[in-house]
Amino acid sequence: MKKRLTLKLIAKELDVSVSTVSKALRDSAEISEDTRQKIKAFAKLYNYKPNNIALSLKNRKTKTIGVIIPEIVHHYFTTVISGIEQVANEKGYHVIICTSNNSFDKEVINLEILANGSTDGFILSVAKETQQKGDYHHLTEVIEQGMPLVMFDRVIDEINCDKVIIDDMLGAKKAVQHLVEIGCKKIGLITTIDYVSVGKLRTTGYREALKESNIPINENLILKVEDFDQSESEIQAFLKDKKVDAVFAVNEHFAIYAIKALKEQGLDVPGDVSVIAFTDGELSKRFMPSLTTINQHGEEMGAQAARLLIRKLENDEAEDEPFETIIIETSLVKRNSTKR
Amino acid sequence: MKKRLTLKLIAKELDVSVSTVSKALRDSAEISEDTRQKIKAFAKLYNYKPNNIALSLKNRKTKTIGVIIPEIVHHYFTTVISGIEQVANEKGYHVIICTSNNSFDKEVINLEILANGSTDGFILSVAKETQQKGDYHHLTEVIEQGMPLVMFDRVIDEINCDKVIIDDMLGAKKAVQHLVEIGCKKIGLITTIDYVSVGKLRTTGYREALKESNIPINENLILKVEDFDQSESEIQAFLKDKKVDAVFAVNEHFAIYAIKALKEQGLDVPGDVSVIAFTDGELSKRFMPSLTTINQHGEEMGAQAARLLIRKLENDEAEDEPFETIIIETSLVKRNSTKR
DNA sequence: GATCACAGCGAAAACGTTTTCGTGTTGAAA
DNA sequence: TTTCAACACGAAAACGTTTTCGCTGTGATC
Repeated sequence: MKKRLTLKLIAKELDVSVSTVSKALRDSAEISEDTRQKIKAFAKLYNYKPNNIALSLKNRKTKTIGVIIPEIVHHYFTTVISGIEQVANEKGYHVIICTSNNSFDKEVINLEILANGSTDGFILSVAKETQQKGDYHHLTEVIEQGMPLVMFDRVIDEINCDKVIIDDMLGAKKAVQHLVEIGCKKIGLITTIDYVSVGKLRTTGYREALKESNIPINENLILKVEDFDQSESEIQAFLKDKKVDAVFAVNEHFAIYAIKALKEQGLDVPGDVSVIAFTDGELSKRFMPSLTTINQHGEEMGAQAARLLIRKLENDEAEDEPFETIIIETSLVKRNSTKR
Repeated sequence: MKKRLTLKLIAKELDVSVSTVSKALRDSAEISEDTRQKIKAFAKLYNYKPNNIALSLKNRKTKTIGVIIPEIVHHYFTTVISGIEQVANEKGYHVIICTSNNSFDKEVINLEILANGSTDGFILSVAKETQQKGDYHHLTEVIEQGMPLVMFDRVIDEINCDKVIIDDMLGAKKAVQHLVEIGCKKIGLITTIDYVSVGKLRTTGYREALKESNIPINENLILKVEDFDQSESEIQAFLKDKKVDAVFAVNEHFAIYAIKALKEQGLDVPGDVSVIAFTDGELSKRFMPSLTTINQHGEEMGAQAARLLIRKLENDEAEDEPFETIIIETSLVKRNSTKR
């Protein structure tokens, strides 16, 4: 096991001082051409690489950004991470990822640990539990310490920071409008209970689209799934005898359960009923029929979040600029679960 | 923006020395009950948290482990990460994740950066390009520097380190054996070309299972997909008029393309043909019919890898112990793509 | 020959910790 | 009164860098 090479070791070996070595390696004009060459050659030969930790301590910058997400086993979040990583690496940052597992406590702990010097700033999407609890002290604390924070996807309005979100309402609207355009009149909605902000917004979009198309809103056609684990049976019961000609589901899973239920009723998708899902994942592409979806562009979202954060980190002036909220446009991806 | 509290600041404020503060906070017996109380109260009041970077520099330990994977937008890898994170966090480590995007160069760079003090050790699954190239100097270098390395999933036999793999051969065998048990005689195999080690091993398992069941191997029933992007049409062509009564696919995607192709031929799955896939992802659960699969237990794999690594990190004696290779057992998950 | 500018280098501080060792004070034992 | 142990604390080194400043010697200038 070779010892890691340090400036001190090089200095001793070449019989110069540590400062000289440091300066030589950084091409300082103070050092003569001769010694510089000598030192650089030696460093290269023995593959010297400066120690990041020491640099971080010295510079009070770690060049890493912390990402905290509710769960990693989730296609959408991984696309976001992928976007973050690309931009971050491009700009010489690396990325620490922690998952909160949708637990408030774990979110707090992770934030605290990473805030103690490990990262220069944060990108985060809050845990469900945090949303419900409404306790954001950990976020404000981090901000007060002067660490930039960018929130994405599940953001908290009350917190003052940069944000990247998608236009859930408009996305939902797009979906329903498309259903109307292809001739659907009786459009069901499968959504979540209201405290999940995302579900609420998408529901609003659904309502607005119908209103604008002069289709009366029938509350019987709206299902708010109470228990995620029971969603399959809830959806099955809901679709019984509803005679809808279209379903808009706020996520892939609901859409797929809907399709299953419809098929069991002997109905054809998209022949008899068209189905659109929010969120565009692997599942949508491969399912039979493949799903028409509203794509959330996770990579784009991650990339923008990383850009916002790095801007604050690198620009002293940016620090005092007002906070931005970037809205990522959704787009409709037509596949085979809707008729033409 | 509040300044971060340091030992020095506390010392100045309470008119004692830095050493005293440090000792008091760590409950050293050297410090009188009085001053200890005073210091602790002050620290608590102003929410003092030690700076991780300084600690890392001092201790020459970062308490973080680096994970390098080929891609993150991949269900299997995220389950592995999830397993790593759980164990790591439990033991007070955190996790830096980098993706190589299956590029050799990016793998090398990531490894180098993380090795310069940012992490205490590595868990990694090599990039495809690295496998093809056969250049492992970056791995040996890291090991020579005394950083423990654990490889998982896609491992390199020539590299001397701890490893966690699944028994691909046995897994494949289990799949085929099950097909035989339920009465299938003409079992097709859809696999990858041989340089992907995983594809090769699973193919071997297929052959062995047939041999043991005294079913002659028919090379016409084996498809080695050449181009991943063309896999759908390759599979479609392959299954044309093959009259198989079962298909074993080495991944979910191949299985799903197979099912699609079979359905287009008017065949029923599992009525006419049973299908089993390797890899158990979201897709398998939700697809219609849901897929019978060989589960790779990614979380377990991640957890074991983390345990191996942390053992080497914390145990001085473990350093000289011989390297282990842990084999994770696969298991058959029966669902609806195979008949009973 | 004195002065000066400048090139080339080293010492030391700083980042925030922990830990070893030393030092001064106290009270008790001799 | 002297000696000594125990106690409570501080100074300083160390981790690996960067950077400011000061020092020395050289050659040019007046």
